[in-house]
Amino acid sequence: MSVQERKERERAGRERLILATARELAEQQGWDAVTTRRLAERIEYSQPVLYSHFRGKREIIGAVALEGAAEMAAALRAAASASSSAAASATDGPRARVTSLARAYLGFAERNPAVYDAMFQLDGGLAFATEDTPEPLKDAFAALLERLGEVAGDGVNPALFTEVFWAALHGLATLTRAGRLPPGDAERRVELLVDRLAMI
Amino acid sequence: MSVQERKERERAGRERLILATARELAEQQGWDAVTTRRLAERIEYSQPVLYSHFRGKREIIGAVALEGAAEMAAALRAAASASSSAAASATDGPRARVTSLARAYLGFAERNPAVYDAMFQLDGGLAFATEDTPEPLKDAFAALLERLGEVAGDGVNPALFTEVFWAALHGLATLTRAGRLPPGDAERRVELLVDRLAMI
DNA sequence: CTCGTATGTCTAGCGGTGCTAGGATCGAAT
DNA sequence: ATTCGATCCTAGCACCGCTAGACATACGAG
Repeated sequence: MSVQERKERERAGRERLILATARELAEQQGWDAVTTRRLAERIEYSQPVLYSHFRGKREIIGAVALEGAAEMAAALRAAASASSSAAASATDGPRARVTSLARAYLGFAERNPAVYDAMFQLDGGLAFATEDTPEPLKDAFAALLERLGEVAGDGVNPALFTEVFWAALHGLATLTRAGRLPPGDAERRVELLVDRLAMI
Repeated sequence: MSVQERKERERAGRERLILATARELAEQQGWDAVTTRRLAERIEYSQPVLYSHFRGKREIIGAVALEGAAEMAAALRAAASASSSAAASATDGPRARVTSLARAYLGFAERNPAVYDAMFQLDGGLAFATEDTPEPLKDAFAALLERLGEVAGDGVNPALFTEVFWAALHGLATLTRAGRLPPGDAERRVELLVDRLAMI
């Protein structure tokens, strides 16, 4: 029995190694550089080993995306609670919480571009907006919804409002990183977005 | 002289054929299906011919993107003027113009997903937000700016406002098409976006 | 302790990709 | 008619994702 357990531990460890290596390589040189050959070489195994853990490259991307979704959800919740636990939480109120939520979202995308790509730009074979959407993805959306629901405004479906707000953040994140928007005015764009969308 | 002119005409015609074929193939089966071999076969030439017109696949994508930018600019201007030339233009005013502008943008993205990808999702080697940005791209942004400037609100830089509005539209377009947003509520999201962002 | 077996890993290779070197061919100009 | 230059194609490079089948290793049974 103990032998089998040890093997399972080793196997799980190797799977974490694969994902961590893929992620690191993607962040360093982009997902195009994450080839099965390079990945195999870095983990010091041959290519077929990858296929005993994942069906293929797409599934590796999907696994990294799920990791990232969990981290993003945590980052969003941390940002929201941090801004409310600070000195004067009652006065700055929901306005400051939404702003720091938006900054946290864009900050995550900026600090983890490859992970963000895995989540939203690449095909990781994940289901979205359906009942069999993986839990971490639903939870990341829920983290947004928790803070944005209170500023949706009267008579506006909180989920619908969150979708629009999220889309705007996603647009800012992707266009900024692709060099489609002048990089200097990022902060002003965030403030404008929050001022207009959020009903304080 | 006439011989040379004929050859140049033939060459220009073949270049249009390449782009039209690439675009058609991309719209039918996605850009992944646009390989140099398939493209060459469809235009009934060998692969190297492609490289006498374009540096590589990236440049073909970029050329399609420029075509698309010109079309999008025209579509946006048409939508804006159509809504104002309709019956009661003075009463519905800028609000209706902005809504139809947004619908036109999202409609273009939905009807020409491959072209939209070439413009904003893929690497076509084009410069953005710099002085040497190709004219069609600047013009498409200008088409947005023309209509959105009047609803930016007091003291808000029209260009900055246009960037934010554009980012929101871009987010809606990409997330919707990737199945990341429930497809049914598209129209309600547009209305919410326009209601909140545009200062009527 | 030895021996089959079963698990795990690797080597080698498939069909595909973007891209290019070098030779053949064809048409224009002399 | 012949040369010469532009034009195009065949063939091939290195790389991609992925897989079949050989091999070795480590296990459990006797």
